Amino acid sequence: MNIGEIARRAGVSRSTVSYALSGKRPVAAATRKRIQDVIDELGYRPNATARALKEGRTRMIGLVIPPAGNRLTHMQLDFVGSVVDAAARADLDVLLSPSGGDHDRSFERLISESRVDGVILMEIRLQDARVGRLLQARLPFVGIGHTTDDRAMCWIDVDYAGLVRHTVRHLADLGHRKVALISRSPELVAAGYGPAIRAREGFTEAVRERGVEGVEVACGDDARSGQESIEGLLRAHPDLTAVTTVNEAALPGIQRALADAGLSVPYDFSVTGVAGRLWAEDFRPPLTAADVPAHDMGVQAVSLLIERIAAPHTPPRHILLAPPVSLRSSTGAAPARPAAGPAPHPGGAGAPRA
Amino acid sequence: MNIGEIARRAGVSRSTVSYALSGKRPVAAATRKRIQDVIDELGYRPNATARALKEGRTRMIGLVIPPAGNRLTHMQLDFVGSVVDAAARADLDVLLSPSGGDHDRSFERLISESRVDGVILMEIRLQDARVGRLLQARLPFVGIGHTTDDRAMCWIDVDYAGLVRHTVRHLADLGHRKVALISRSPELVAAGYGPAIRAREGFTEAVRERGVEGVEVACGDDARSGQESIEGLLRAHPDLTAVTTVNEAALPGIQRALADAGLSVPYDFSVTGVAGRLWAEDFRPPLTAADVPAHDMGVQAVSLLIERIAAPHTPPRHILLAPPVSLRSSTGAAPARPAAGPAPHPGGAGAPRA
DNA sequence: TTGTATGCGTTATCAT
DNA sequence: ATGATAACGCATACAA
Repeated sequence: MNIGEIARRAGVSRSTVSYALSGKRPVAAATRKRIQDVIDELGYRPNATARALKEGRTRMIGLVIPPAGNRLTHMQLDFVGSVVDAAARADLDVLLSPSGGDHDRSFERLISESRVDGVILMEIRLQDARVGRLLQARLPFVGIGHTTDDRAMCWIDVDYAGLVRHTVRHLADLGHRKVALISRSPELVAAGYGPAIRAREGFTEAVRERGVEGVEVACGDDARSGQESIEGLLRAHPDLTAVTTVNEAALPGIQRALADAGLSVPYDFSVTGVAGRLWAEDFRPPLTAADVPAHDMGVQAVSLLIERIAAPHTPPRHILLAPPVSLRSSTGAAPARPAAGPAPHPGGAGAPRA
Repeated sequence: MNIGEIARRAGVSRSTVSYALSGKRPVAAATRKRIQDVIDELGYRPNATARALKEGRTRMIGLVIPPAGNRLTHMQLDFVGSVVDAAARADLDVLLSPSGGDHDRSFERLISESRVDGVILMEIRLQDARVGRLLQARLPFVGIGHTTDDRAMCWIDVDYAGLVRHTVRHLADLGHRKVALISRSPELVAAGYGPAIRAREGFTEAVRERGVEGVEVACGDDARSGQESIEGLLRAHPDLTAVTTVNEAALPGIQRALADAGLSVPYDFSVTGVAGRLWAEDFRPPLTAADVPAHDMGVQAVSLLIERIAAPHTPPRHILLAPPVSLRSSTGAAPARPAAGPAPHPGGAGAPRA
């Protein structure tokens, strides 16, 4: 079924059908009705490929996600969902491309075959070859995260350094003298993954600024790794009384390990960090944390990209989001004695909390 | 950059460039090299849109996912990831369409504008209008899940009825006399969502077959709902000693509620069900469960779809997966006395498990 | 108000 | 072994 067939059945020319559909030129009411009737009867919709070829744009955007090997975190998942929804609202379709390494067939297809009008690039590393490729291909794009050399590109990011700094200050103000940062996976840290590196920056700064002792550990994006991180930390640092984390997927493990060690939050031990709101609220007790606005980021990334597609040569815009740290119940005054042997307290460790 | 420009610079005709690229007709070695040099220099790649128009296929498949409002479960996420990976391996791109309702712009665009060569439809309900639309549009598709009237379509599904039946028998064999099914959200159940309905079927059958008492509750796809479900069940049924569930996202809440109630798994209470492997292994103690093979399903769905695109008129194939129930540590003999007041046992409730 | 003709970038048929 | 050309389905400049 194509526009020619509609025209034939309605007894008009193809251009009249086209104009009746687009409204870009007046069509007599009677003619329009005749055309519409045929269209309704046959369920005709213009072929997207032909239209794309003619118009020079596909009405699709590419979303470059980490490959399935590394499973996405909930935050990333929310982000993908909100991008797809925001794009749908703008009548744009989303083409998914799993890409992590630099030599990637799917990524190359995406950007060099004119399949999409623009790209949203997730999981940017501090040095990222894909940014160069995108720039070179002159394809509009928005990065989630920013490279060290970020002037030439549009990006939107969470201010991990600032937020971690904020949480460490909060802990220091509560009297904690030794705090740990539970970061992302060793692989991501080694690869120069922005949030991990910038979290470290903020941590290091705040720790020095407040004169507290700081220790950083890498931690896989799963509960088990979180558990092992805490176990290792407690072994190596019996005087540790607080952690801050940018690894939301580790939170259930962190919780379990603390419970197993007989440490009650926040009486014996404080936990804070940067995480999606649902993770934070799901923590026991609810986590004092900066809530990563994954949904907002998706929506904003799409509108930034649409803007960029419309005006590719305007100077790139950057959005650094610093959501407030929501004070919930997982942080408290440092225990009188360090955590090694928990001090007695109301509703303490071991007793069922029913 | 287009094929004409390459042809001009290489001093040949456009068709020669095309044939040099496709290899569908012999090209003199010297000519081929000349062409290749120009292509390498300019980084030319054929325009996907033009090729799609000419060839009558887009080399894209559509993946219809639930809208972002309902956040995806990990199992669904794994599925999406494996579909994208499997498709990439076959040089297919994946177009995402969030669609739940029946009147859906994105879904209609996908199927009636020839944007994709085929569709994978997630989250099928027992009666699903989208199946009819797809059939009517003569677009090859594979359903994840099957409708009641499933003869006309290709599908792949997990045998929820059989698996739940299996787990209930297992519990009955261990001496449990009253078991509960924790199902999916009330909305999904009401909408006639296949896994929820079929889980009920298997549950009802097995309960009758073994002469045990069965109670079913709907439960949202999140930890909090899981927790509330267990709390409600324990209140209403003090003699309950076991649950089976098809709601993996509820597992952390189930675990927490049982711990809060001072019930130790599997000594006081048994838990089993159908869940992704990671969720099962993350349970404490590891969950005796049928592991949903989300990754396999994605891979198989893609190859089924590719097959169907190649031969649209062969009789539709159906794949019903029944993964084995992995015996881990969350099920045990029914307690001598019902769970109301937990009996003493080794490593029982309340004591830190360090 | 409507029709005719052209071109988007490719692949494939026909001709040489 | 290679070149000229038609066609895929659409949108639009130009003509009437």
